Amino acid sequence: MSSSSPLSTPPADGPVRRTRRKEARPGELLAAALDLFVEKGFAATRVEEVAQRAGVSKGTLFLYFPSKEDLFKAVVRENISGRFAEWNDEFDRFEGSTQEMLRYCLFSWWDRIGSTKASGIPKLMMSEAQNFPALAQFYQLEVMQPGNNLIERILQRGVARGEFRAMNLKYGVMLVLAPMIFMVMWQHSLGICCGNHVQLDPHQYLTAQLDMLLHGFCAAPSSEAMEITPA
Amino acid sequence: MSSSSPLSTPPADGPVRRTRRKEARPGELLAAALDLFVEKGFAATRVEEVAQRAGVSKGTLFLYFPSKEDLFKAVVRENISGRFAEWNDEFDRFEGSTQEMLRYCLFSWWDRIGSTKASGIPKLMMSEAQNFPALAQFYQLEVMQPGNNLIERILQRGVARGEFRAMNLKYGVMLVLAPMIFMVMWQHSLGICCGNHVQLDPHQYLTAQLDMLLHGFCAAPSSEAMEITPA
Amino acid sequence: MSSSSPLSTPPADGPVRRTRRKEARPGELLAAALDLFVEKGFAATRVEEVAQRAGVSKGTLFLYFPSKEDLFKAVVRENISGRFAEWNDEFDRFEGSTQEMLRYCLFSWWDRIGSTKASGIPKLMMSEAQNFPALAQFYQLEVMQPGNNLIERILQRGVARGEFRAMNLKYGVMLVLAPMIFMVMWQHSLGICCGNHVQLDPHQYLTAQLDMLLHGFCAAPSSEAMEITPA
Amino acid sequence: MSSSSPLSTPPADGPVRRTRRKEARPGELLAAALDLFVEKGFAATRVEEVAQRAGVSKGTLFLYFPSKEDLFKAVVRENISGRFAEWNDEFDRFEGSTQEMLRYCLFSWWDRIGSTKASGIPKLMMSEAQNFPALAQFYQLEVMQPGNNLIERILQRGVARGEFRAMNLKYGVMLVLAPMIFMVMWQHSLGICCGNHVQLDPHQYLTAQLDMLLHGFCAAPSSEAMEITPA
DNA sequence: CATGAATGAGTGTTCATTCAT
DNA sequence: CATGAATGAACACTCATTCAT
Repeated sequence: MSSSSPLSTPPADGPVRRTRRKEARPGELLAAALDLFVEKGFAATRVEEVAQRAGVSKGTLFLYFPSKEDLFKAVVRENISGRFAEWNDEFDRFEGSTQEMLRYCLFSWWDRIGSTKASGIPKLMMSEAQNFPALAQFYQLEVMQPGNNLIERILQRGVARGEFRAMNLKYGVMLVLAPMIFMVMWQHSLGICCGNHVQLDPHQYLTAQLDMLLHGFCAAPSSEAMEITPA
Repeated sequence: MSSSSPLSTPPADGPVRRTRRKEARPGELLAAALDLFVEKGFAATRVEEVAQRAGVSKGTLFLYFPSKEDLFKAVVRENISGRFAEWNDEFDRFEGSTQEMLRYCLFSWWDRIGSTKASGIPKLMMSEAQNFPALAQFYQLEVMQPGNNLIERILQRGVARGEFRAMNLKYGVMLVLAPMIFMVMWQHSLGICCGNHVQLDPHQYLTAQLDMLLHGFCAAPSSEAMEITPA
Repeated sequence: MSSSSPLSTPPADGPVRRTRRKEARPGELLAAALDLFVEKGFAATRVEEVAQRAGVSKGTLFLYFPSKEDLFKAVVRENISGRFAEWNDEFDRFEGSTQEMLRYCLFSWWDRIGSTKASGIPKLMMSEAQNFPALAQFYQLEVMQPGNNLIERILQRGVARGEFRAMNLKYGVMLVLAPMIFMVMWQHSLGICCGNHVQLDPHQYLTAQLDMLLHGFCAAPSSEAMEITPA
Repeated sequence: MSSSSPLSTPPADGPVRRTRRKEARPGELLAAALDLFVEKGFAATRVEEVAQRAGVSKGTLFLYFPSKEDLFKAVVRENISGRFAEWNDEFDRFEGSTQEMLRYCLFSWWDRIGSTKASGIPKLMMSEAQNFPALAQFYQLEVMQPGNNLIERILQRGVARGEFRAMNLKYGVMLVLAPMIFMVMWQHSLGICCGNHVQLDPHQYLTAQLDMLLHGFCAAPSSEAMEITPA
């Protein structure tokens, strides 16, 4: 629906910045905020700490972001929701099979989000949504919905072209999403506390997911996925 | 459900010296704490509220648990009972096809965990693992490990009997687990904050997951799953 | 209208105080708060300072009063609005002429409010009403309205008994009130900064006001009021 | 009204060195500050807002006024012009009865002060006198004193001509002044926060005051004042 | 054993003031 | 002269923890 994201407008421009060094301060603050939010959670992160890490004073932070919640929103926009426009474009122009499209979706998500610090954001949101309903609503609107739309369009395309069987798209989308979200949640929570017997190799994991999404456990194995080599 | 605690202790004891029922007060406190931690998260739960709900004073709580963190640890430990022995037995004796076994696994998990208050524990653990690494390790050992083993045995059985194709079991297990965990986390976080356009019906969701686990998107649709009627 | 004030309920009872020493802490806090509010205004008074002067910690203050505004309301109730019930009773039982009644009104107001620290409250309210609309509304409801009603009833009685001529009661009330309020405002603002050539003697001032209220400048002088002796 | 400042300075000056019009910028700032101080009070007025309204930057404001307090002092001093000379002349030449003179005094005060922005100055002074004792003294000397003298002369004239009875002039003056000051304070504070059941019509109010000043409550009603029709 | 009154460190946000440009 | 980015002290309110009774 609202896939045409208006993200060309810089989210936090602060003190009218006439020329030189645009985005310098906000950029440092956003980076520091991402680090700390991911590391400690939204509530447990003190704005003063964010400012310190960015090398400015607390007052300066509020010069650029009117509140802690706005800072968080800016972090999300900078790292996630600001990229849907570009992403949607990519998929509009995609020409391969829908299986390839789905593979591309998973792996480019991994490269741009899953493998970066931004992967802490979904974890953070699920952890703190209860206590910050405004943020939850924001996230739902600016991240979940565009993300779901994007996946839904892929599935629709697959069904329309006869590559996928008919399905209830709502649950189909969640089944694609769930393992991805689960992985980053895992890596940001229980995964970091335990021995490496629970470490997972992202590429193998995504490959396995993709294979199962397409063919399920009962099908004959695909060429490269689900190879039997134990981790 | 089973929270009808036997705390209607005979009030005509007088000041019982060194009474032996040392779990009476702590029991009520743990139950109250579980409720509140699940409902509001660790940080947002005030110890006073826990004490109130348990019918004791704040001071009494600190008599039994030296700190809020200790209370949290006790709550998690208390609620990870060894249900796995019983569960393993069930699956040892299971005689149907492995597809049916997987279906039974998902739905009995839903009935016994997913749909109950206990579903808050995984949510809690993933949210707070960073702050309680020792607990996370404990949880990994006592809950995740046995759970994974259980699922792994099912998949192994399927492969051994030729019902499933060969697969890397480690990732296979996670692919089974991920949507289940994702669902309870969703229902305890973003799912309750946003409009009902993001509500999901657990049975439909599990059915869809099962169908996809078995047959993937590319297979012909099974009889009952993934029906196209939108929720 | 609502002259029957329900002020028999203690306004701030704090931590349930079962027996002994009731109102001890709140009482000290209310006294300290009155002092500081009158001395420095509502906004400029820091709650920590109030607590310190009462000999308790900041936390203790919030144990008894949920917010700074509630503290202020309690101060007003303790010192002003809580007395209207008693005051109304007095006037219900008053048997002299209405002139005597008005005199009694003015002088008992002086004894109980005007000459005490509570006289700073009207000054404070007029100074800060703009910035604290909630307090202004509260004051209007709990102080201005009962006070106006009380004066209005006196004037009505005078008119009904033929002692006063007919008048627009609304403005009559304000004309009685204005010089009283003006005096305390004066004494709490410009009056304290300037030489004693602007000091006024309250009893002479009230006597003069009363005489003028009753007879105006044009009448023949009454016996005791408006005597020509310069201050 | 008279704030059309001559700041449309010829822009073709180039960087005028040591220009003599040292009141240009300050003038706009003082006007903006007066507006805001009157509207919101001293504490609630932010210097940035003053600067904005004056069309300059915050830094510029501090170029002219070393602190917010100094700005306030300058505002008060600036707006206490010597209108009293002109006013005294008027009353010297007044030929009617002293009753008419008093009426003229009240209503011309209303037209020139009470109904204009200038009415905010007395409100401001009474509210902030505690924090600005020097200013209060200044105000007392430059405003209150001349004003009192003016009223005193009217009363003296009335007494001398046998129109008024003998009185203690000091208190007589205050009784004339009090309701006027009270009205502007009311309209700048509680009067604007509460329902319109406390709104007062200035002309009716002044008429009622005048009537009472002259004849008191006990006299027979005058022709036009104190009419019983409620506002 | 149990209480609950008392504590005080901690946090997001505002705003007068400074100063490099 | 003028700017506006940067500062940091200040403040109401919370809540885990203590301890005298």
